[in-house]
Amino acid sequence: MSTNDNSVNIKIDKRGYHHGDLRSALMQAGLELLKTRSADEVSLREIARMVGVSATAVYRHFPDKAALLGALCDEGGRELGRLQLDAMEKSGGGRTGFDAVGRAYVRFALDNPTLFRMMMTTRHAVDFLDMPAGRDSSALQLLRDNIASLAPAGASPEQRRVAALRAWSIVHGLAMLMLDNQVPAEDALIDAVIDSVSVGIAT
Amino acid sequence: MSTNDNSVNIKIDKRGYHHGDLRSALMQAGLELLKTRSADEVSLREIARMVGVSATAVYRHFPDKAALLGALCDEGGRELGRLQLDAMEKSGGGRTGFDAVGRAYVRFALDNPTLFRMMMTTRHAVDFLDMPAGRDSSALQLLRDNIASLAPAGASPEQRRVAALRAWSIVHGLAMLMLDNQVPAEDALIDAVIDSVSVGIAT
DNA sequence: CGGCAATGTTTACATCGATAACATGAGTAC
DNA sequence: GTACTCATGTTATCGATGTAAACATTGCCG
Repeated sequence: MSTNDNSVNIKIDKRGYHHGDLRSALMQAGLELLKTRSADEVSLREIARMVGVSATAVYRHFPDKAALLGALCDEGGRELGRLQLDAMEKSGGGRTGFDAVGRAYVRFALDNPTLFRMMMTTRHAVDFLDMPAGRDSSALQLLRDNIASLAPAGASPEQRRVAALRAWSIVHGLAMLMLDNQVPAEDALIDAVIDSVSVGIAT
Repeated sequence: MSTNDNSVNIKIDKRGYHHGDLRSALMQAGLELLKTRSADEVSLREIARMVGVSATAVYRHFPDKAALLGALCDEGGRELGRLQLDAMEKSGGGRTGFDAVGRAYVRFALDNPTLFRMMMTTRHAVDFLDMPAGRDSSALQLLRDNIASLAPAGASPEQRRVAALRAWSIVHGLAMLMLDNQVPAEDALIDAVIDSVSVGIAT
């Protein structure tokens, strides 16, 4: 925020034809609007208006609207990965850590409803079983690693895979149901459902 | 010009200026288009064009676009309920039946991607725990009944509630992940994850 | 200092959802 | 049968949107 204030001030001072860093300004404005409106209720023109730039200026930095939103998704993905990593480290590893990661997942979804939905809908098809391991999908990576360390010693790779997918399904399904108001978004409910997750895995 | 063509076609169909049953014709066309395109990629005008009627004729039967889509959601909800009931009856009750219901849920989602997404996103907020029991939410009702009959005898209402939500989260999450291409939509995978659901509940 | 490439702007267009005024025709009362 | 009426469909139009094309400005590199 302080950095932005600085940029803005500088821009006001210089007040130029050229915007200091339009690309990130657009992304920030877009992110802001996505907090309220849904993805297609946000227009490029509104984003541009917000930044104080002509509507078509956007096209100097993104080929089209989808590209802008895509960039936001990427950033969201990194943020989610960071939050999950944080959650796990802060709570030690093991089952507790696993639960924390799941909670972070749901929490992120609830805190960024539209962005999360877009991240999931828009994202390139990643084959769940053989993840590139170097991708920005650190969220999934974390999930997998956790499953591996929690599953019983005798579990086959296939069993681990199913357990991981099931765990992911639970947190993802819960997040979606709450996002869509099919279920009240109560913390207690999240905790209760999440707790049962790791129990199920270790079985 | 193309509108004239349409009138001609309609006349051949014995109906003149007035379409026989525009409302259901529109809904059918909409449903058809939703099989391919996503919700906001489908335009009222295209639906109208498909039926061979002017764009604004839609407004004689639906107050706006959302209303048309809402009607489709309602129909989809009834269909899903029917399929689930069918699945359970055909496979006997108990755990097997419960798995069948879950499978039907996921299958429906995969067969009607956009419609399912809309049904979940658009639907009125239903409080999961005290369902009206008479609503068209027979899908949820069925889920609840199954949970009740499968949960161990000593389970508290709260435990049953969590178990139900967890089961719902699993099938819903799995459906969503597959819809969004985050996970391959393979039957074997569905079966594997679903099987583990009832096991988890009965634990 | 001069010019090029990057960055913004203006103009324009097709499409969309929606409203308003008008047209048609099916059913009904006389 | 004639005339009225109202549900249903049409045409005209509006403002908003995503995007392309042509034009303007300016930072930077020789």
